[in-house]
Amino acid sequence: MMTPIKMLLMIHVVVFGLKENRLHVLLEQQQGEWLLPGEELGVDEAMEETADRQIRRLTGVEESYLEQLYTYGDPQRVPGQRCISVVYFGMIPADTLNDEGAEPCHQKWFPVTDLPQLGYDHGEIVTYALRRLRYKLEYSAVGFELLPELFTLTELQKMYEIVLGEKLDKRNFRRRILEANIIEATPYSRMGEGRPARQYRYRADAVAEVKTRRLFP
Amino acid sequence: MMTPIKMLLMIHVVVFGLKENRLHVLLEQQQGEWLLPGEELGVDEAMEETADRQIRRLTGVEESYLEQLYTYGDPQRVPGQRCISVVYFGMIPADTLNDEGAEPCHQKWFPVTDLPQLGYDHGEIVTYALRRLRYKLEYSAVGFELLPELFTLTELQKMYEIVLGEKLDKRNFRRRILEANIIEATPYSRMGEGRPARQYRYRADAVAEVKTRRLFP
DNA sequence: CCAAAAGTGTTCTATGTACACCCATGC
DNA sequence: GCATGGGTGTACATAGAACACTTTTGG
Repeated sequence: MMTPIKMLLMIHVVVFGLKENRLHVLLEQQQGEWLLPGEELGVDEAMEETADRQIRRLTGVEESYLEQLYTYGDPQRVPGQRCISVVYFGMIPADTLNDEGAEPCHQKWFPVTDLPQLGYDHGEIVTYALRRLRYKLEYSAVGFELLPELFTLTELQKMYEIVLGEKLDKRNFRRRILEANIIEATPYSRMGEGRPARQYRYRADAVAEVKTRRLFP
Repeated sequence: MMTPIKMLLMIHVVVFGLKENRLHVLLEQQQGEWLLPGEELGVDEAMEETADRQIRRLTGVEESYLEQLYTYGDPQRVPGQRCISVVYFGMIPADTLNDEGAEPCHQKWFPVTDLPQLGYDHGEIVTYALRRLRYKLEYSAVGFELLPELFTLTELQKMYEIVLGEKLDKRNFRRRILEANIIEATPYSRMGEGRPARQYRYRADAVAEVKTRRLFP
């Protein structure tokens, strides 16, 4: 006789953040295994709420960027159980990212280039999330979610270089981002080692999607 | 006392096809309402299998293009029940599309420009699927899934015009698609009203994704 | 020989890319 | 006054857009 298989509906999150000039992902340790943060969907809760609550619990960040990534439901992905995971993809600003969350437990930020072995299919999920992040960065303005409210053009450029993994030309970068008209200068300017840098902020009213190039028109 | 709410996990499909020079979607009538085809996920079945089975059941098409679209799970979307829908997005070739499916019931192809009132949130789902189809058409080669194996360049161009809803320049279209090297000429040529047209087929080994244009580099 | 659809190149414009020097501040 | 990062413009190459006539068949 077969034991009835419980069908489990989980919400997981892949949260990205910048730290020490590298892109990091937040993981949680459970029974000795590193996993994406997640929990069962609340019966009366929207899926985004569950995801958002995870991020608040682990990072203390109240408002974070969040979008649905993919739903994983292969019958073999979790042994002995039918588990469907609706996975969300999040980003938090660099200045809100620190190793102790609101509820410090077995959580840790890992550089995406240096991940531990992940349980179940979570490694594959992170790989896909990373691909999506790079993709989106090229045709939308999600990147700003990784920066604090105010940033210099050099910081912005560095963020792009970190996530895309390639060097960009300073003059072309500045010209194009200013022409795109999605950021605005603020009167503040930040002192550092050399000449002070002007600070900018993202214009919330900016419509920042660009048409993709046609493969063939 | 509350009655326990059953959580229902459904697989739905949005299937697109070409007919009479218009883009159509397949719908099914249930209890007087037009809905996307769907059924409950089988306990031991991959989600794609369930989706694929729907398409076979309604169209008789054995191999169809299929990809995951989005997962809808708002607590209010289906009154009196918590229903999570993992929605797939499919396309079938024009020559396999006819109004009677393998199991002729209350199903019908509707032009996307002329849809009936849909139940639940299914109207919104179709709108999103359509947006995704147009988007994908511009940076990948999914469009070929809507055509029969052999097609003329004029048919190919017409398909693009139908889905994108805009006229394209014949010479530029031909040059670019031939340069992209994703289709190959066949010796066959089809007689019609005027001069015979060369037929082409999609090169299955073609890697047909293009980098998206950067919003800012 | 006429109707109907197939096929074919060139010019102009816009966009992307490569590249090197002066500027403002702190120490 | 020097070290450090901030800020700026131009010339060339590539890709996209606009555009009209000739060709092959059937009737």
